[in-house]
Amino acid sequence: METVVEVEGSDEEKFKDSLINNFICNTSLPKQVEDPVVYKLVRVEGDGRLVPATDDEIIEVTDLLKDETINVDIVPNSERNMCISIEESSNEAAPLENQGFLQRQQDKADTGKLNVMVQESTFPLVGDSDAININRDSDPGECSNSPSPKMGNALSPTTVCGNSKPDFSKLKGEICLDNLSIRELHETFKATFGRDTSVKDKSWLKRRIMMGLTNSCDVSMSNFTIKDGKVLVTGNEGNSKEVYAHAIFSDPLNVFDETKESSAIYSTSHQEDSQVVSLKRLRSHDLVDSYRSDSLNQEELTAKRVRKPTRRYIEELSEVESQGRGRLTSSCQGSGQPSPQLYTTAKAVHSDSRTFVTRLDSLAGIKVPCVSRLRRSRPRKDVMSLMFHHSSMGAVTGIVKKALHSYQSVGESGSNYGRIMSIHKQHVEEPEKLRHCEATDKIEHDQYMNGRDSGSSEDVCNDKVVTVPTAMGRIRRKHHRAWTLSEVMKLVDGVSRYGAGRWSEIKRLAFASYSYRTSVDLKDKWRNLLKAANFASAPTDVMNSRKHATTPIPAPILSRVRELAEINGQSLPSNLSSVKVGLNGRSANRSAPRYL
DNA sequence: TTTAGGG
DNA sequence: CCCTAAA
Repeated sequence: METVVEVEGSDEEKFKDSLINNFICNTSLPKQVEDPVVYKLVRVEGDGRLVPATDDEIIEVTDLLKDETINVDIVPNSERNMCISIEESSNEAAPLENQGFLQRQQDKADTGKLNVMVQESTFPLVGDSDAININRDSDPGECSNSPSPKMGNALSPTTVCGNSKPDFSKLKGEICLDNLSIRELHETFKATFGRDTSVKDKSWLKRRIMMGLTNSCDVSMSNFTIKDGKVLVTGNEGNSKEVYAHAIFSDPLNVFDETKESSAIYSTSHQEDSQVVSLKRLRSHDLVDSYRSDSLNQEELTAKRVRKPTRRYIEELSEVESQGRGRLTSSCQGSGQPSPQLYTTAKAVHSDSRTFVTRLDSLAGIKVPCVSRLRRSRPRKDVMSLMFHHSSMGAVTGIVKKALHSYQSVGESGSNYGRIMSIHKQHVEEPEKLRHCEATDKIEHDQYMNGRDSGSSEDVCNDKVVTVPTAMGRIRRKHHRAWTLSEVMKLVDGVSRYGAGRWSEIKRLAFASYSYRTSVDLKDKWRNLLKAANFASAPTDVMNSRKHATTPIPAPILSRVRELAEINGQSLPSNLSSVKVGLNGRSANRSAPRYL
């Protein structure tokens, strides 16, 4: 599992160093970095190298940060570290923000076994404020504020991992849980998570405890104290850059478990901390959800993995498996002339009782079994990122590139056939061409990267990818990404500025940072907004019962939409399909003469 | 390529 | 969201 990620959370020194380096190395870094929290977005190449994240990956992070909206609680001693993400209402701000994130850093890493991915990025404090969008110190996930410098020192992932790597082993003042007896560990555990555990495994306990301490990124950690003088962590200098440390192990399965568990821990620690401000919907409500459900099943979760692996994870795994046996090759097909398919084994892959869609494509008379792992690339022109996942990652990179090239040369026009099938995805260094793919990939990587995110994001989040069978036996991947409030606001704002209909403009100017929203998306969304607005205005409020499947859009926004609609001479989208426009009682000022 | 609409 | 016809 090369695509594992870990956020390095070692000692402060190192952190600072990397921070400094970042600043030095980075040329594009604008001035607006006040008191940034620096992360490096890096991903692990097949051969173990660390490569800088792509713009989109970074942007993704930005979005994560920005996405979640209202939440202005400020924890007293964390102002310095607060991470403000601003959903600028001024479109101009977007580019700036991004630039801030453009910094990257090529890192060396001991990737001998531990596949580590260091993720750091800068969260500049953009001077702009949109009350509703200021998101400081909220999203514990992306935007963690734990003024706990000592945490870094004392509790690093290293300690957590039994198989620590040389690189991280030289931590000073690391707490040694090794000397504790099982009972003591249990106590510590309890102190840490506020509950008992039945687990006897010492290393597990240690690990867990360490993770519990290290992983959480909220303020609670700063004052964290384990009684009995076992572990005492009180970091409140309030001058630290927060570090989100997340231990991951090389074993794929473990990785999964760990991320899972850490997410559980994460929730736990939050529970304990009253300071943790309203855990608003985190990116895609997943966190909150997981927060709840996890807390309910904490025991289970922590004891062992309870939740089913995420779909994506499974898929990843399945691909690995299938490749393992199938010995794959790049299966690319040009529109007109299908290139030879080399995918040999046609086994349906199962994983955790989940069956993967496999299909037999009949191309040029050749039965081509494919695990349907199509990544829907938004703009069709996008070249699919070709992924290989091979135990021996030596030649991988090269192969990938070749494959990619061949693919490109074969042509990407084949709208239907021209899709790369079932290759384990991996980032190929083709940022420009793969921008969107990257963005998407990033999301998937989050599964591995963010423990907190991993478990829930799949089930609960707004980034669903559903495969839908198509006539030709083809499968198209539907990518769903719920619109966040801020996005909607942006859209509305954009419309007000540039006018409805100028989607590409809006897209370019107001949604520059959202690579996944196309102008068409904007258009569609606007259409929906219109519907919603018109719908919400007239009716007899009987719709309240309707469980807002979709993100409830604040009335003010809707009214704004209505205004804009009028201005733009838009009205009800002519046919409100099912919705019987039982209006007539429509407010007088409604311009559009509605009949019916 | 971008828009507008239908599905 | 996706797909397409039009522009």
